[in-house]
This record gives sequence, structure tokens and C-alpha cells, in this order.
Amino acid sequence: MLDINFIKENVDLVKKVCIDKKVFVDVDRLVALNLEIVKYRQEIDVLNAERNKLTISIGGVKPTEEQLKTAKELKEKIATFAGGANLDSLEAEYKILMEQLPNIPTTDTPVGIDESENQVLSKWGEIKTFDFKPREHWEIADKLHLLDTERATKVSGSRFVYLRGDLVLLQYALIQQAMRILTNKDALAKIIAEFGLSVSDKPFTPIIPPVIVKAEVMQRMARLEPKEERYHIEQDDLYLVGSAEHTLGPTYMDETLITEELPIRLVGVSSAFRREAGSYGKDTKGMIRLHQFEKCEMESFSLPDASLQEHLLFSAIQETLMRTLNIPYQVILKCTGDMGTPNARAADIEAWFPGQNKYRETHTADYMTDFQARRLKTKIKFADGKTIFAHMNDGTAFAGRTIAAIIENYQQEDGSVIIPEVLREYFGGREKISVV
RNA sequence: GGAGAGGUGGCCGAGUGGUCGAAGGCGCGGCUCUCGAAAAGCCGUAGGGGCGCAAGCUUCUCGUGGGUUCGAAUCCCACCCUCUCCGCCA
Repeated sequence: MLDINFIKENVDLVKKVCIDKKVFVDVDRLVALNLEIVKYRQEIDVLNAERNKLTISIGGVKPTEEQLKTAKELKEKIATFAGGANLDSLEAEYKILMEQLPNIPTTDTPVGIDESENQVLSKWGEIKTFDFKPREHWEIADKLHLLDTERATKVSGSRFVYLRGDLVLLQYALIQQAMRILTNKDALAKIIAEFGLSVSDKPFTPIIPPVIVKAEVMQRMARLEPKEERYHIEQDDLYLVGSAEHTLGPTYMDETLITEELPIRLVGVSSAFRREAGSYGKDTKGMIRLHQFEKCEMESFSLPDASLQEHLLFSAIQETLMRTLNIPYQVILKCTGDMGTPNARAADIEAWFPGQNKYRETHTADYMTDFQARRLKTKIKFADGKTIFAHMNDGTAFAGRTIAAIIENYQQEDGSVIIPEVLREYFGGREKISVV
């Protein structure tokens, strides 16, 4: 949610952002509603002030008969006035419009309709040339009996898989690898220095968060929509998370943080659930687009001054993680039409998939500013008593897709797969993925 | 699933119809004392909205929504949430 005073002072900008982000909100109506609501409130305030003076009882001396009579008249006046003004329906409409407004993108965010207008910020790594035609990850995994899609479809439906054997070890190895770096102060300091950032090197706290979340909380995270993308448990009106972000973000909702404990950095591991409505026919094979996958997710709460650097740190961490795997990637700055509604900036890592012969998204870093915190009521209190809304960031550390990237990049002509060096210790020192 | 208890400020916790937006404590900030610190003492310290350069004034908020009343944290109704015990279970 945006600050109403900001909206009123920047009507044209907010309108432009709505167009750029393809969100249709009547900003003029929103402002008019606010002015109307404030006007009625002021009038009611005056009447209430009058009434309060009459009904107050000082030092045990109760109001006189006449005062009571006047107060009663005032009470009726207020009731009919508020009813006549339709304050409730005005406020309901106002709330809906406020919750529809998107966050303001950073100035470096490209304006664009869809992903074709995303901007490539940088590329890293050398794309390996194979002296054979590289296969797609699902083909390789299938041959090694590491991915059982057929049986998963039988049991759970399309877009589910059984991960098997070394693919499971690979999944946990990636999580371990992420945890090792994220919980290590020196490792973070090194990343910060390498990427020329100016931000705290405080380590992340590992979390296993709930994967089921209340509808109300999802709404306050600005993540309930699009609803058709979410799994809903009707009996209890609960949702399955689409990412650990959905339950890491609201950790401190309705709470006030103090400056000394910032930044708060969390790294959560969970299964993520997505209905993938509207993506029929896309990536139907393998593990690029699944209804359920494992993900290691970063989340942080920081001061406004530090939050952009925090976002850049998340990107830098993602790059570093990919570099440890020695997988070529490019960093993408998402355009207005492709980024999320609550985002101020969104940077993706796209890993090179030799089998597909293209870059595919494996990581996202979301810079949220105070947009989510305003609705979550996650505040920060300063020593002088002043409070503001916390700035929030989230980003992928490693998700299931990275497994697919490893398989494609490390495949051999004979159909075997080499284990990235940095992960071998989690395989008892083995160099190759075994057949099950 | 059965039975019960409860939701009050940054936190703990008192408060059952009238200066209660709220005792007391903790925490935090300031000051005194000190070479400095600790301890001790004194003072300050909920949030949102409106008006105002500010000081300040005003209104709303004690889970949420409604009701009773001149007046509600306190009484009534509905809903939401949390906790405890028993049962079941990883």
C-alpha cells in the first residue's frame, strides 16, 4: 500500500505508474474519496468534541439534566449525519482502491509492456560448447531414473514429480550451500566488498516457516492476488504458500522493531505451491514449472536508507551462489509490465540452459520498500520515539529450477552428470551423479 | 473432537459504568550523581486521522463489528484469534 499523502502530492506520477504496471485504478476517484472522507470526519469531530465536553464528569460531579438532554440531541445528530454521509461505503470503496494501487518503481526500472522489454544488466560465465547436442534436463534425469514424472502424474496430477536419488541430495546440497554462505558473516563481508556495496554484513537466521497461511495475512502481504494462482484450503480458509516469502514477510506484522536489531535477515526453506493457472502447455516436461518445489528464500527488514543496498546485496548473493556452481547467467532488470505489483524493483538471475539453448529464470530479488510493511503494520521505532514503516526485501537463494540448470550444464556425452565441485562434499566426495 | 480461560501501550500486567488512553513494573530516552561506568534518584515515553511553521488543540482506537447508555476497556450480541486441560496423533 502507498501513503495517501504521497499519492495526493504525486497524482500524475501514480497515474503513470498504474499505466506502466498495467493496473487500472481511478486515482482521481481515490483522491476525491479521501477528501470527502476527511471533510466528513472533520465535521463529525466537531460534533463529538461538543458532546464529549457535555458528558465528561469532573471530580465526581455528574453532568446536569440540561447537559444530558443536549448530549442526547447531539448523539442523534451525529448518528444521522454519519449515516447520511455514507461514510462507511465511502471508506470501503477507498480501501479497495488503495489496495489495488501498485508500488512506485525505482527510476532505473525500464518502462515496458512485458518480459520482452526487460533489460539485461550483466552477464557472467562462459557458455560451454558441447561437442555433442546437449540434451534437456528432463531427458537426462529420466534416463538416470532421477525424475519420475509419470508416476507423479498418476498419483498427484500433471506438474508434479518424484525427485529421486541424487537429485534429492542435490536439492539438499543446494540448500546447504546457500545456508553456509548466508549464515557466515565473513562470506557476506566478502560479497559486499566484491560487489562494492555499502551494507551490513549481519548473517541471516535460518528459518523453517509455515507453508500454510491465513487468507487475511496473504492479503496484507499483497500476495493473495492473483487468487487463481494460489492453492486454497476451503475448509479452513487457508492458503498454501507460493514461496517462503509469504510466511517470512509477515513474521513481524503488527509489531514495532527497534533500530538496533536491524537489519533483520531471514533465510527460509520450504516447499512452494503454485497452481500455474494460465501456463498450460508451457514447460510441461521436467522441473521448470511445477505445482510444488523446494525453495530457499531470503527476506529482510531494514531502514529506508539501507533498503536499496539490501536489495543489491540480495542480487549479489544470488550471483555469488551461481558463481560457486560455475553456471553462466545473466542479470535481468524487470520492466514495469513484468514486475510484481508490490515491487519497487525486481532483478532476476537467468541461468544458461544448454539443452534449451537459452537463459531461464532461476532467481528473483524483490525490492518492496515500505509497500508491504504499511499493510502489515511492521514498524520501526527510533530512539526519539518517531516511527516509520520497515523496508522489506525478498529474494530466492536457491530454488528447484537450479537443479535443472546443473543437470544441463554438467551433462556429459554419455548421458552422465558431473557434480559441481563445491557440492561434492554433500555426496561423500563423489564426482558423478549415480543412476538409481 | 470434548471442556474451560483469555485477547489492554515496545513488552509484562492492573483495571467491571463517569478527569481511564489507562495504575504498577520492565524496556527505552533525558537529567542528577561520577574521572567514566554501574547502581540509585528525578523527569519523560501508545498508535492512527484532522488543523497548525511550531507549541499545541481535537478526534478515533483497550481483538473486530454491532447494540444498550447522556457517558463503555468495563454491560449485551455476533464474529475472529490465542492459550490451557482431556482425547487422538507425527
